[in-house]
Amino acid sequence: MLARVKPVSTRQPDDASTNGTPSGLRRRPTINDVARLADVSTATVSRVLSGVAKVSPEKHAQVLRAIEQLDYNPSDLTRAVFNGRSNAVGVLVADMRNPYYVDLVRGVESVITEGGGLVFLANGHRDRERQEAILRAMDAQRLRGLVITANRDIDEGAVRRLADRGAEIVFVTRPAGISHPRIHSVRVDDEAVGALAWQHLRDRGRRNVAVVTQPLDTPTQRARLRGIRDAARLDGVDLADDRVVELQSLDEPALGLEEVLKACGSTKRGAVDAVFAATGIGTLRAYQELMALGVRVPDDVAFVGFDDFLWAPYLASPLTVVTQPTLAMGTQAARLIIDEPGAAVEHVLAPGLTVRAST
Amino acid sequence: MLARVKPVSTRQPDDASTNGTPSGLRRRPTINDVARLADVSTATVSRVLSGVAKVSPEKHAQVLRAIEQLDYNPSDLTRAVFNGRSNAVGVLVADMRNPYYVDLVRGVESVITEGGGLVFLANGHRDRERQEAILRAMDAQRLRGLVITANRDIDEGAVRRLADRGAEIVFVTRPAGISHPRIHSVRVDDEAVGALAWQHLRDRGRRNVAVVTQPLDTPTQRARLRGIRDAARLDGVDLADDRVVELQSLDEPALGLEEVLKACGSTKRGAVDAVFAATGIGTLRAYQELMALGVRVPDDVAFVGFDDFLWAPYLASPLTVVTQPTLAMGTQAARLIIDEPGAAVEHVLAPGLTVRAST
DNA sequence: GTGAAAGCGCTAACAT
DNA sequence: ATGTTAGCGCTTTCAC
Repeated sequence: MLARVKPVSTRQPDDASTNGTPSGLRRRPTINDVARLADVSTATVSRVLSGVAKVSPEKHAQVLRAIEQLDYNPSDLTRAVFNGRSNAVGVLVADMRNPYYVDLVRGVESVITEGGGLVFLANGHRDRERQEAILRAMDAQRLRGLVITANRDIDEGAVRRLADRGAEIVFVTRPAGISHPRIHSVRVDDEAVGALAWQHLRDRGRRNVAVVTQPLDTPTQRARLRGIRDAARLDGVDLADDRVVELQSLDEPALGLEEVLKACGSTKRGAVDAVFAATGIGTLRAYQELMALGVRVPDDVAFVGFDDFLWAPYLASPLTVVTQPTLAMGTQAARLIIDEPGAAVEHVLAPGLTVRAST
Repeated sequence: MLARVKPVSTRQPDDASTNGTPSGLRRRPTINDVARLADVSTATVSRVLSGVAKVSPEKHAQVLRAIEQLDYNPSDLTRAVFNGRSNAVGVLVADMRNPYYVDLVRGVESVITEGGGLVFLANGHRDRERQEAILRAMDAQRLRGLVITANRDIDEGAVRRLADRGAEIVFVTRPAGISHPRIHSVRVDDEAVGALAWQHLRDRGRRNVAVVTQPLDTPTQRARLRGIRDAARLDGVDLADDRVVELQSLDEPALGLEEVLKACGSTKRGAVDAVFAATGIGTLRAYQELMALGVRVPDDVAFVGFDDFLWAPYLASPLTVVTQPTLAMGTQAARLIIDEPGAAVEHVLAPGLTVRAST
């Protein structure tokens, strides 16, 4: 693994003694400047800053005055170098357009900035190479922790290495899958997600349910499918494979829902009378396709989506959705990072159901 | 301004010589380890890393081998300390729930991570104190640049200080408002936004337009209102103040649109026959209120919103919207930061119009 | 081409 | 209580 490095900012010649300050500007004050102005040692300034050891009231005041006067703001970089790690936390998502991520990031951000830290946000783009680069960059920042979500093909070796180096890792919406005292997981009970959808549709009198999922090569997707299948079976219904539409490319709109609807005979008895989209993206895709096909929702087909969003109540057919407590997942992930539990933790949260007119 | 500092991670006693590595783990390899293993000086390792000065092929190979063997990843923190600044860029938004921010951040992120940098994302929450804290924290990171959006009450003094310290600042969706060679602006032509809305509604035969804005104490909002007013006047229509609804609290749903509709007599001739919401949040609020009032869109009232979003085509009344090139605004902002133009730059982009069934 | 050494801004022993 | 000193990990003169 070559440490490819770009000369991000080759220091300008005239920069030599100006501590990186752009030419033509007075250089940024350092702890030395403060010490000099306050007529104390840098150690004393540092003590005032950290508030740990005690400093005489006079010197304390002097230092404060000097800080104010110079508008001194100590470098977190230097501190981080010293500590061996920063107080920044990374969040790696796969596709920021999914509103789900927004709340997740909001949750993480609120906890972390509250604690004086800062959040790095990066977009893996479902691209292995990109993810690697980001992980390296984040590792180079010596960050305290990293939240990873929806990067299905993430390099687990790289993640483990980060954890080995001391970062707390939290996978969100997937089981950790890696046994390591610093690799955790926060997710919704995916089987309950499926069960919830089934029970609601059943209560609405629908039994011929089609399911839209993302590729079934992830535990998350499989668990959701298993959940609805098991629940259906309890009611004597077999949710056969021909009722499952596995969304392949996440960008192509074509879904194949039409075939399923047709194959199952959308007009006869026993026809598909409900669709459950088990993922956020699937929800949009399936809804699009239903509209395009001119299917009446919920008259012809009832529809349950996944993940609530701001406009859901105002759709042509206001959406019933299984929800996950996204914000809470974010805050819990952040807490794990801050608390450093010392052993792997798995938080599994209960999903919810918001009923609207689409069912 | 007191440099309040929390003891984020008081170094553990046993940490003393373990460079911050959690106990029980082999310490993270440093440039010294690489040098030792490769049997060269740290200077040589550094040269290989930066690729600037030339190193003999043999030593070069040795170093590379050592790097690989140790899985060495150089600290960007240390580099940043040396350079006086990091290659991180901050983005400060006010409310991440607005989809607009998502694309903006996406744009910034793509450019910055492409260049090997990383993006800090923080949420100002329209809270002055919070903003201050974030600005301080970001300054403490010595970041290369900062994108600020929608923090109407941002402390301009604090921003200027950041710029003085060498950071490139880009205000998005507002004019810079601060004259400084490192403070820039990227925004849409706000008067054109208003004009576009007017022209479209006029072409649809609507002339009695009500406008929903956010508080008019910002240049952005005023410009949009001015834009639609000027355009209307050109058509001989006076858009009086009683046609303008100024959204106060952004969280309260109550809008006052009902009063306007009533006051203007929603059933008689001359009644309001169109609404233009000049902001993203206003779009949601106005749409909600129209639905709640049972107004038929577009039969009773045509509706034009601001900012497109994924679900806009699938609303009960698919939304016509004036759009801004949000992603491009993000990438342009990032470019400005990377390019360091050396003088204030203002990018003003043209808005677009996406016509759907709501008009 | 290469290494020794100084230093970036800060903190934490260790003295006093 | 306070200053002196030795680093944290890296880059860059400055000699050879």
